Amino acid sequence: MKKELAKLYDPKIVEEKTYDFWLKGDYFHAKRQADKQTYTIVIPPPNITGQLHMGHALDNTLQDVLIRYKRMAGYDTLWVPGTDHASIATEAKIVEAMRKEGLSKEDIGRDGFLERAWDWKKQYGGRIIQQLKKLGSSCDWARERFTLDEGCSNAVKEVFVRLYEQGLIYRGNRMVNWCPYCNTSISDAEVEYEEKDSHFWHLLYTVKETGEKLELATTRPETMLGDTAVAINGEDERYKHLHGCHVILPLLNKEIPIVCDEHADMTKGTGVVKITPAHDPNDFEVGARHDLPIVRTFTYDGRLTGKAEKEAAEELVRSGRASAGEPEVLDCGKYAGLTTAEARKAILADLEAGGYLKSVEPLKHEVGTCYRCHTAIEPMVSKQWFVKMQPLAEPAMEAVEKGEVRFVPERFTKNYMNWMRGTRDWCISRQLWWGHRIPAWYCDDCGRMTVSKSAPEVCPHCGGSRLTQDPDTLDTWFSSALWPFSTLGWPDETEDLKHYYPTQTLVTGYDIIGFWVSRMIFSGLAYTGQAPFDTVLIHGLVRDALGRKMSKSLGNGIDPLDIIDRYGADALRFTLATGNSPGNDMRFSDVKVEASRNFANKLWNAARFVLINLDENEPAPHLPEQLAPEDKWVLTKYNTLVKEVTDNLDKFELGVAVQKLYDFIWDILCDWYIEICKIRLSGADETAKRAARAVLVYVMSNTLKLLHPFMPFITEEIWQTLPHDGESIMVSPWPVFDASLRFPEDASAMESIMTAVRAVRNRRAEMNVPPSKKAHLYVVTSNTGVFADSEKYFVRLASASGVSVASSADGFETAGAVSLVSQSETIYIPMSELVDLAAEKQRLTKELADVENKLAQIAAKLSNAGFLAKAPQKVIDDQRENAARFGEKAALLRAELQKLG
RNA sequence: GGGAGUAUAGCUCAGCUGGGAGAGCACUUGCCUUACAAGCAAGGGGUCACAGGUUCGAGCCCUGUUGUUCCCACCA
Repeated sequence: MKKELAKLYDPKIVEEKTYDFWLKGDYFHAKRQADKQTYTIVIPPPNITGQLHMGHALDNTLQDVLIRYKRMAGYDTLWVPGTDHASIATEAKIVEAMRKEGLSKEDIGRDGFLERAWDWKKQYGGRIIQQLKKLGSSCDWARERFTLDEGCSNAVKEVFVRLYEQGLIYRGNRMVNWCPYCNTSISDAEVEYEEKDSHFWHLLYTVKETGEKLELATTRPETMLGDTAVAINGEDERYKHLHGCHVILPLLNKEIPIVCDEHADMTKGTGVVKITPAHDPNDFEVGARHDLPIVRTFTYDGRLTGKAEKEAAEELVRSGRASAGEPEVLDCGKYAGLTTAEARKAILADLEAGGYLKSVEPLKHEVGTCYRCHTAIEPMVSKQWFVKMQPLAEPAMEAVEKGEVRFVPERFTKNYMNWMRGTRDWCISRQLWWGHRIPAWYCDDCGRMTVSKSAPEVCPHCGGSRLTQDPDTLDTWFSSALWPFSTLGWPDETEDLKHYYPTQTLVTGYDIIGFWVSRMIFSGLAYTGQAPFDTVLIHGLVRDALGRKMSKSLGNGIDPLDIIDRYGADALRFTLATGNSPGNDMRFSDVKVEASRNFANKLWNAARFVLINLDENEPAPHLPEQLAPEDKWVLTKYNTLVKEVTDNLDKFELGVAVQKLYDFIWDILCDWYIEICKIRLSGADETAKRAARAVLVYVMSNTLKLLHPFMPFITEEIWQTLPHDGESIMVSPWPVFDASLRFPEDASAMESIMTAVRAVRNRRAEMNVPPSKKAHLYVVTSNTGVFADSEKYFVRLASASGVSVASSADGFETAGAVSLVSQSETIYIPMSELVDLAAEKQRLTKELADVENKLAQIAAKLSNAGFLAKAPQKVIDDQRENAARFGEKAALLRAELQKLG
């Protein structure tokens, strides 16, 4: 039975069954082959809360292209898939869902909450995995992991305990970024700055000793209740007389000192700055330098503190559970319970009433917001866990400097270095329930702390049995940082870890270099002694057709699944890979996907053409002994393609590689080679037919292989219908450059004919000659050898009825014929009825002018002594060759002009 | 405030280590030439942001300017 393909390619009937076929074949599963080099990628684990968006689609397309390429190229490839528990995002979703039921976290308690969270994970966590499959991702699903699964949790505990024992994790009262909406601390990296309209409020504090009014400006007047000093610069002449003095804090009538500190910048404002150590990062440091009290005036959910909070804090101190540095808490009295925004209003009103507000000045400034909910961050002193960064960052920077880890494109190295250099200690504790609970226990008897992988039976310090685990969980990125090795079994010395670690390529967007990439690098170095990967391939953002970021609030997101549904996964992948140069953003539009879909269809129809001409039971591709000139031409081109695609994939220039494939398939294979093959295929010479078929199948099936990483579904479908060896294209060997398939002379002769064909078509089109009107061609050339056997080409491709070739026009009746000069040949088309002498003359004159223009440019170069002395020989030779070619063409054109008189 | 990207055809973008300006879409003209009208053939369209510089030679390298995008930073 001859296989038939439909006229239009329909991805829907191909993709699902093909993916199942691959799964059944177990081709994605890595089998630890001892004799092969490994190539491993770990997926950037998508959040379980997430739906597949264009960013994922791009990221995973690139990874799948690389993995499929390397798999075919003979590597033992492993692509580790998995998902991230995404503590804040997931917890927020579940809290939100509970709110609709009228429930709060406290109502159902920690265990009840976690039960819900796991249920939620079971229900929705697999959604994005299914979506990745639709995209064609060839992940090793048997090795799918989850950041909160047993193995990853074990790795997290191991790291935490190790770091703690090395003194690299500590707990302390520090300034953290507090999100009053999410009700948790977040790390510096999780703060996003947004420009907001605000004001400078100029306040007047009275100096106790002198009675003068000291002017200072603030953007956050609501923090003033927590002021414990006012700072001036010690060098500031204006305030020398105030050294050692005090001011009276308005509203509270509290005496606070004036301190000298470098933080006060003489050049800014009045040079006086109020100090609120509990609620401003700079002030915290000033406070530490001057041993100022820390007075907290905000609750953790963003309100002003009152009696209850004050008493709770005092109780902690009394019970001995609060350690040194614990902030005092103020009972804000009439302001207690107000939100910070309400408090700002109320406090300003009272300041104004008391004559303490001098002026208000409008101001635009950057306000820190939570990257999840975009609520303004309240800096707050709080007891949190931190990772000491400097000892970890040093080797991580060194590894990149030494080239052990390479960024593609290279410029992101700077980005990374910047991040690493500037990073402060990493706040890793979160006041959330969904996540890795911190493995620290506090003894209710002696108050001391024990850090250990498992819960201690009794307190190792006092033997007490009443132990309470730290309620906090760890930053999601703490577990993500271990992903390249925790997924392979670390800390156990598993076979997978030994075989596949370190991994090779990490593919991700530039937006998470700080969050994730840098943390994986220092983690890998610190815990496994090796960088977790050697190359980081960075891609940009996928934007909408207008160049805007896709976002929920704008409603301009494009759903990749919708695109797959309408155009097919291959078209989507092709679009994302095309024109994507590393590190650059790209715009996405339906128009581009349409072009990709059309390309898929073009390929499909080329395959149909091959199949229609194929004999049943044709053997697997095998090149014939006798190659026609066009065969040699296409094989030469194909061979170049192999090299270009392979080289560009190796350089991570996937966009270039895919462009080369597009050009080859559409222009070389379809527009020229298939058309030329029709000559033999429609003829009677069985040997010639067989040869054409063999070359067609050879080039087609090998080109399919080169394209397979980009368009896995359609290439598999076609490859299966063609004669082939092996079970699946995805495990077939990658084509290699073959020096025996290079025929430069034949290829260039073929190109001469093609150029002439194009010239004839051009002339006919200019004169509006319909293709149905055939004409005999007279080719006059010094190079008769090239054209000796060219009649069939002109007949098939240039609407010729026949061709005569000679070295001079003497024998031809060229008078009254249309003439054209291609390269080194003049072609006459006898169509006297169409010849307009004046127009012919004008055309030839213009063409001659163009050629002479070029000739003059080349001549200028060749007469330039500097050029001849310094340019490479190859360039000079090329120019000389051009000069000869254009010279010949100019001569032929002049001859034609002369004939016309 | 610091750093980076980017500026090429009407639109979206390629152009990798300097050596005859490219693609897709759009546009014009002619074609149902039996693989494909989601197609074929032919064509028009660019002072490569601007100004200097290096070089025999610059879209590409250097400096500056302008526009634009992004990242980082504690501007009270």
